[in-house]
Amino acid sequence: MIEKEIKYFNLRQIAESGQCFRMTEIPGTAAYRIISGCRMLKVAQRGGRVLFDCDEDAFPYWEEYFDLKTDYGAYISSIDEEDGYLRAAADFGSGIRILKQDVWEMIITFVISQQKTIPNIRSLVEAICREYGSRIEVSAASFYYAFPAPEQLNAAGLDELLALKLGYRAKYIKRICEDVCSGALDLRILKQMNYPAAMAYLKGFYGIGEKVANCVCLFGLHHVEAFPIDTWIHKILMREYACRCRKSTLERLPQARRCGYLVERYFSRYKGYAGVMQQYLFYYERAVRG
DNA sequence: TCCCAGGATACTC
DNA sequence: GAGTATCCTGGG
Repeated sequence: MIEKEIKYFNLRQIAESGQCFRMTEIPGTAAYRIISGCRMLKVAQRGGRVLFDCDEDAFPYWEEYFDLKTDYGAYISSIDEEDGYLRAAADFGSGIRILKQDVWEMIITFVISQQKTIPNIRSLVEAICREYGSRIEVSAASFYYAFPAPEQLNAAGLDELLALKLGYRAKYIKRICEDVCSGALDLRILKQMNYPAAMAYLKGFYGIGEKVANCVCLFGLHHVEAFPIDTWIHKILMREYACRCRKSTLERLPQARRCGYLVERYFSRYKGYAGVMQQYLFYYERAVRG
């Protein structure tokens, strides 16, 4: 058991921030269970004190995972004084962290996420783990399923993936598994790329578009400058930010370009870490209006 | 029955 | 480059 005093850290907020789908509250306790790749952690929090149920050897992985060496207070205090909305969002979700998750797991998870709600994504990811991941015994009475390695998931036929109710995403997943196993999609090279290179690389594969690539960059590669625009962020930008600039400026742009313009205009000041702000906005919006 | 949910592709022009 | 039909499934 390792105990740490951590500022700007809140397990519940992290669990509900929509970046991880295998972090669940353990019923009847204030603790959470997190499965990342083939690892599992139980973690609890009382105020600023966080208890990690692991030994010294395992801790560095989770310290990385939760990005504990980064000062999120500095991010928050850098917020534009005039941006009251973002400030409120950051105060509300000040315990959020940008997790450093497994890249392969993020690719598959966010391909699955297309046109799906969070509970739906959770159950589909669990189903994939149960069917194709290794069963890991924790004790005589306790076990969990690791996220399947590329070779394990590649063993699934298209028909089997369809049977899991993956719908049109099944063919994307099948192709991506094949590409990773053949080396056409090289995860080691991907991890060494900077943000623009990683985006271009990821988008070259079947089933990965702008949004999914950004999510993989932000939550898997820890390119904190990535700013995924989903329907929630789209709503926020149009409601809270579009009105801050002249109408004619925005209307001059094609529909598909407007969000990008607003992000550039109001978030480029957070150079290199706009994705943190994206998470505050996302969490705030879903908690308040979702 | 219709609509939409944290999108991407394969067309059109 | 910009707009649009289509894709699977589940839930309101």
